[in-house]
Amino acid sequence: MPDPQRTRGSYAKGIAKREEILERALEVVAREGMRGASVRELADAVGLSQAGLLHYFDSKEELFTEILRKRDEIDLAERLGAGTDVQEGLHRVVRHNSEVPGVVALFSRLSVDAADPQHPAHAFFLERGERLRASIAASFRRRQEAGEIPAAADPEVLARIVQAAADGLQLQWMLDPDLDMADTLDALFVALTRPSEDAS
Amino acid sequence: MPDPQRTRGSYAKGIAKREEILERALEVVAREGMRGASVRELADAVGLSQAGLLHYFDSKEELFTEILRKRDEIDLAERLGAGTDVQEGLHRVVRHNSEVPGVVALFSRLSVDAADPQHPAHAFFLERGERLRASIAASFRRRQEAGEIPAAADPEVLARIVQAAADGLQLQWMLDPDLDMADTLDALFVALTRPSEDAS
DNA sequence: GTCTATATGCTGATAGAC
DNA sequence: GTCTATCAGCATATAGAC
Repeated sequence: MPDPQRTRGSYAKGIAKREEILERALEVVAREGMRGASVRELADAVGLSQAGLLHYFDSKEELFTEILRKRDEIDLAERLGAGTDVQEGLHRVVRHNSEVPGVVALFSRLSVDAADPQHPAHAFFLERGERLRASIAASFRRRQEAGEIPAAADPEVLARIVQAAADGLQLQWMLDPDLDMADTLDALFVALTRPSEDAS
Repeated sequence: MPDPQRTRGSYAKGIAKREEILERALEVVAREGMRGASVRELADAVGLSQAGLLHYFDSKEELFTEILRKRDEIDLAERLGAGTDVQEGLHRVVRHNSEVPGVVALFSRLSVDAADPQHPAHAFFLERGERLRASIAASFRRRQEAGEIPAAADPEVLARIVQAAADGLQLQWMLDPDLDMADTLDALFVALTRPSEDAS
């Protein structure tokens, strides 16, 4: 198991290969979904034997966790610039998600499994959730100061609700792909916004 | 496989037994969670052999689907009276859910699996969602007419959001049981409510 | 109607050759 | 670093005795 910290020596190539595997696996999952979510089928898809693939990851669960981590990395780079507004960024990510049902399925599936504190993805989901909510809450705090959101609302709680809605909409969407997740999430933001005061 | 419609003849006892199995299984799942979610362990828990249990259900998936149906039946009878306000009823159900983590885990797990149209729970989740949203939407419509909710909001969309938030909060709660799902859901209802006009 | 016993197929994981 | 070969475990499902 290569140590991600190491960058010298023979590990460098291993790390590069690992990243390559993850990118490839992410594409496969996005396209093919979770039908062949076994290590064996994923190994075939990325051009390795099952044992060859598991050489890079401790277990199946760790492999899938790392795939999701890679997904976040790409989302951050491609859909969430440093200067992007939170609502806009969220909209873009969710819009993109509706083009990769397999990734949504993997995320949802692992969300459930990771409830077990022993699961390799447990810490990942905890930290990811905190980061996401902190970002959303900060945005709400700014909008609150600008008077766009009622002062009585707790930005942390609103952030929780937005995250929950986003995750829950994925469950609904997997059941019924006609649902537009991005639009519905926008509607939530609108509903949380104080009606403008201009009487016309 | 007993036909649930039949009530005469030798089937009557079979149906009663089936209901008894479901109630017992629900209790087991609520208490022990999904650790022993195999048919074998569930069979042991309800005092049958694996084959004996599968005599009443076509498959494991159908069994779990029926457990959730039984759960809804009990929720409806015990926590959602005919005259109960939707928000209040939802609060009660969610509050109760936080005492049965295993049921929440089963529900979430099956929500994901049921995305597959072939899954026995697919229709169940579709119909359940529609029913739930219709009920929530009707409540919002009434509150809208009473002026408590902005007229511009679409009750159907708001209902979707509430359902999504409820489901998503379960995922967050399984990860971090300190979260109060019922209170957070209440906060959503409050946030969707138009600030009262009384200037003080 | 319920049991025991078993068939069959998959899974993730490992050992060891190269 | 990657492979082939193999393992033990567990799943669902069925056959047939009682």
